[in-house]
Amino acid sequence: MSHDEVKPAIKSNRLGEYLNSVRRGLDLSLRDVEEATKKEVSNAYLSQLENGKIEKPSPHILHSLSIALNVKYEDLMERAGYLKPSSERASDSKHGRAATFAIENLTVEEEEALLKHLAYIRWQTSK
Amino acid sequence: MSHDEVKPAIKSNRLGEYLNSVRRGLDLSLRDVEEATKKEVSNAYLSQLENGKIEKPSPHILHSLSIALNVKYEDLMERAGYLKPSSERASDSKHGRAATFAIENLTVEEEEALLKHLAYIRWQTSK
DNA sequence: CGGCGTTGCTAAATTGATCAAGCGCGCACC
DNA sequence: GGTGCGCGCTTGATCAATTTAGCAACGCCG
Repeated sequence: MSHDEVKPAIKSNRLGEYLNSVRRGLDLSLRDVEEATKKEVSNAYLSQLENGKIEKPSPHILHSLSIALNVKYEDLMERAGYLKPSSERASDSKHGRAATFAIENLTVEEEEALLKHLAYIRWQTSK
Repeated sequence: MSHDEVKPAIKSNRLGEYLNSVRRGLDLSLRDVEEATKKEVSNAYLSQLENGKIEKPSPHILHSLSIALNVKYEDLMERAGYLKPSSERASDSKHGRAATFAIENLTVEEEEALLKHLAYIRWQTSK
């Protein structure tokens, strides 16, 4: 059998529990936090958030909360599933996927050519 | 000098221009990118994104695009205004090539021009 | 007991992201 | 001149995020 985790109807919500525990730790009411975010997050929404009723809260919201609750923004982002636990940016450019390569992925000759062209562009625009 | 910047009605959208220039640089159509994301992002939506019609694209979308276009997820997040540019840029010294530095330090217009030129170079050498 | 403020919650309404479908254009080929 | 095709773009509908309004339970003090 594969690892079909039984997806609970309600989320595996680390985020909600976390928010709730922080808020209680600071001994604030839902409305207190709403105030603390200068109304950027409503108490009603925070309630839903803590109870895992929300799938993808917008980063904007998380940012407000991080300030109001004095926790790290990246921490919330991570718990919301938007960031990997501060992992490395794999220099995966290795596997030479034909279809896609960006400007960071150049052969020596290409790089030389581009640098020349860049010099040309800059010279031209500076005239 | 501390005039408040007049916020243009339309976005200060670096993200859109950036996505557009990268896509063109790779010489892909909107629909090509839609394919590349395995339909996770529609061509219609990508169009709106590039033209700055979207305020808060979901990180999920940005993630798909970052993979399809082979750019860094955090980069897109930052351009979308979700991350502070604070994230230290340290990692990019990976290539250990001096030239890469110069090339990774570009204005949007320069980048676009270079990507075009790169496409041209690659097309030419592949004949 | 009877009001009164507070708290957590939720139903309904609004707003915005996202997509499927389609439009008009330019370009090749007949 | 068609006509077919791929392109970027717009539009209309849909669905989830977020808010507004309100309810029910609690403590508290007269």
